[in-house]
Formats: sequence, structure tokens, C-alpha cells
Amino acid sequence: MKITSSVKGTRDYYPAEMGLRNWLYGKIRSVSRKFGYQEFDGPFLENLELYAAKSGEELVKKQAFVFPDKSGDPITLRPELTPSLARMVAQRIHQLSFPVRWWSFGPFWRYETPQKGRTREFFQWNIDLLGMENPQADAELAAVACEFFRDVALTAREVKLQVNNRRLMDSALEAIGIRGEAVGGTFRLIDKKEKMKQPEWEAHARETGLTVDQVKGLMKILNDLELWKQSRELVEFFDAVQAFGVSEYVEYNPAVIRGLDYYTGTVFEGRDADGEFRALLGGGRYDNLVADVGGGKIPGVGFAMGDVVIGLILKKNGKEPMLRIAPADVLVTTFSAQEATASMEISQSLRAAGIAAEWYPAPDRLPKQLKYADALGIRLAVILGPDEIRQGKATLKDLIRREQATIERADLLKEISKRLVGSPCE
RNA sequence: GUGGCUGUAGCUCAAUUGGCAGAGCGCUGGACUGUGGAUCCAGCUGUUGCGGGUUCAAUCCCCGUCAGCCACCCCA
Repeated sequence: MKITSSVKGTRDYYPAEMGLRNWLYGKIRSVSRKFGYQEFDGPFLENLELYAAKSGEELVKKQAFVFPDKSGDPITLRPELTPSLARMVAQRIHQLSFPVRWWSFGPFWRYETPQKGRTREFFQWNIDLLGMENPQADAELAAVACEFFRDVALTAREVKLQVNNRRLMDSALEAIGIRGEAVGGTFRLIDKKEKMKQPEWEAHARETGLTVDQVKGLMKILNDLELWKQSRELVEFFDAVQAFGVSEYVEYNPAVIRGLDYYTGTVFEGRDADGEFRALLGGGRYDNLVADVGGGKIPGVGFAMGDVVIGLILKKNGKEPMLRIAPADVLVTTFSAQEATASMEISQSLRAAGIAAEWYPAPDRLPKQLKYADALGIRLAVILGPDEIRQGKATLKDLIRREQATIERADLLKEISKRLVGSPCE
């Protein structure tokens, strides 16, 4: 019988991967709560209409998984969370206490060609602050991202948060005569700047309809690392970032634009310092989105971080956690069929005391059982043979320290608890 | 969606101009019948991604297809 293959662009979560995913979730949860954010989630299925005018055109028309339901209505597997968030806020706008601070971690789907750092099914951390439009709120989200970097031990040398502002770019472009419909094309041009060689990029810029002077002007904008000082929003933003104590991670980058149409002000991206991977997180200010889904005018700012790229960056920098495969701290071995019952009873008495204990369910050779404990990273083994049973004792073996002692059974619990303090794994 | 590279044991990879499909790691057993990681010995593991074609003969050449990766596009 042939094994049915998995769906393209999906991943299987074996216990090791599941452990990593849960570890990541734990870090995300901890940072989010530290800043006072509440966990929520939206449905995984949404009506296509929700995304129609608000997300990028590409995201909806080409990248969304859309299926007709039995009545023929187009149902979408959510490609992002922000429109759902905007709807949920719009629906309860009179009951919520603002500022609303919400976060979420869940699956999303995009129909794209899978590559490194990009899958069709992925998990994403979303965190948003709604109801405030001051730059200090933007800075808080930047601080959340940087605090997360710190919590997973990524340094400011390894990752950066690069910031820009749409309004600043709009006015800078307007100053060189680019306005209206030409702005979108120019934004895409800016996105390409880092990927293309200089003459190539200039030629491409001319093809999109820019004059020689405009290309020069655009170059000047992109090379001016002091440009942010002309933006009151960004000046206040950077002051607040300093107050939050995360300046080391945050820098101005005029080439950061973001593709999504709903961003209106500050935008930012998390990147690894070498620029080896695609953006590990992206977000910004969206002041019209709630109104666009039929709610009142509620400004918002937030970001999303996918699990795939952060996983690659953690791995590259040696910051993946040491995770144990087995949840049990103790393996109670089974010496022979005669001692099996006593072993089971001991394992249960450990559980009753709150210790995760695994009972080896067959009288296999002792070396095999100990190898099993070793392979799963179970630190302690209890050995209960005829000698121990006769004397009312038990042997406790510490697989890490390579030592063992035969002790009174009454002392077993105490000894185990003592040895489990300060375990090296998470 | 377009173009390119790759696909061999559970994992990492070999295999001469087309000529019997191999190694390391891992796994199983033993050396060691009540003690794991080291060492040594032995053993197991294959529809060479899948389907077709050319050939006396295909892992190798050709076509198709699927998957991974790279670029474009876009983005977490």
C-alpha cells in the first residue's frame, strides 16, 4: 500500500517539531502578556469578501485558498489575520475598552510556490494595538518585537527592526513630482532596489516612467539615512523606542515599504543582519482598516511574525532550544514479569506525587530499557529487581551523572525530587 | 503562475564512456545472562520519487509527472 503524500507546502509536526512550535508559542505568549496583551483568535475560514478591497491585490487574487461551499459562496482559508481582527473590533466597537491590545498565534494559508522560509501552511504570531494613533503606540509594538528577540536570545547584531513611514515617503516622493497612481509603482521599485545592480535598477526605473531627475531624486531619498528627522512621527517614534530600552535593535531604513495596501503610517520589518532570509516579521500602522470593514474610525498598529523564518534564524545563530523528546523525568524499568506489578505501582506513586513517570511496558533486557531512556533523554531510571524487592528498596540511576544508589523505597520520592532540580533542558 | 537545479537505505551521501546498487551514521543482536552513551564483531534495511520511452542492458540518456530548492512575482 502506497503512502499518500502530504499536501504540497505543508509540514508534518513530529514530536520534535511540535516541541519547537510549542516552545515558540510559549515565548510569544510570555512576551505578549508581559506588555498586557490579551489572547484571541478569529475563524480559520472567512468570506472572500472580507479581504477583497483591503489586503494587497496579489494576496487575495493569487495567493488565497478559495473554495466554493455547498451553496457556491466563495470561502477563504485565512491568508492573514488583520482583516478578521478589524471585523471583530468593528462588531464590538461599543463594548470594548480602548486601547485594545490583542495577540494571536495560529495557522494561515497562502497558495504560493514553496521555498526556503515560505510554505503554504504556516503559523503566525499577530499582535495589535487599536484605538491609539500616536507614534508611541507604534513604538510599543516595536518594543514588543525587540523584547521577543531578547527572550529568544537573538542579539542586536543578529537581527534588526528596520523602520520607515508611508506618509514620509509619500511627501518625499511628491517633492520630486511622483504622486497619485505613480506612487504604488515607485514603492515596488524601491522594494527591488536591494535586489538589483545599480545600472540595472536605474534602467528599470526609467522603464516605469520616471524621468532622469526623478531617478536621481529617488536615489537621494534612499541614501539619506537622516530623512526620518523630517518626520515628526518618526522623531517621536524613535524617542519612545529609546524610552522602551530597545534602541539597539531599531534603525531607520528608507527602503522598507511593505506590500500591503492598508498601511498608512509607520511600517517596519524584522530582518536578520546578513539579509540572508526574507523578512521574519512585518507590520505597521493601519488607520483606516476598521472603517473599511464597516466599523468606526479606529486606528491600529500591529505586526505579524511567521514561524518559518524565525525558525531558520534561530537555527542559523545556534539559538534553538534544547528540547527533550520525552515529557517523563523518570523511567521505571521492568525487571521481569514477576516484578512488573511492583514497577507499575511505583510509577503510579510517582505520578501521584506530581512527577512525570513512564513505565517500561515489557520485561526487556535492562540494557535495552536504559538505552531507551537515554535515547528519549529521560534523566532518571528506577530499577526494581528481586534483590531490591526483598529488602524493600529501589535502585535509582541518574543517567546524566552516571551514578546510582540503592535506597529505601520511602526515600525514593525525596531523592528523585532532589535530582530533578536544575534540569538543563526546557 | 513562469524559468532553472536536484531527487539513490530511516538520515547524510557514493556508484568510471550506460554493465551485478555501496559506505558512514542509525537500528537489531552479540562480546557483557542485574545496568545506557565508548570500543569491537555480526546482521537488517532499496519499486534508485513516480509513470512511460530508447537499449542486449538505465541510478545514468529522452519525455511526462510529483516533491524540495533557486530566481521572478509576492510576502510571515
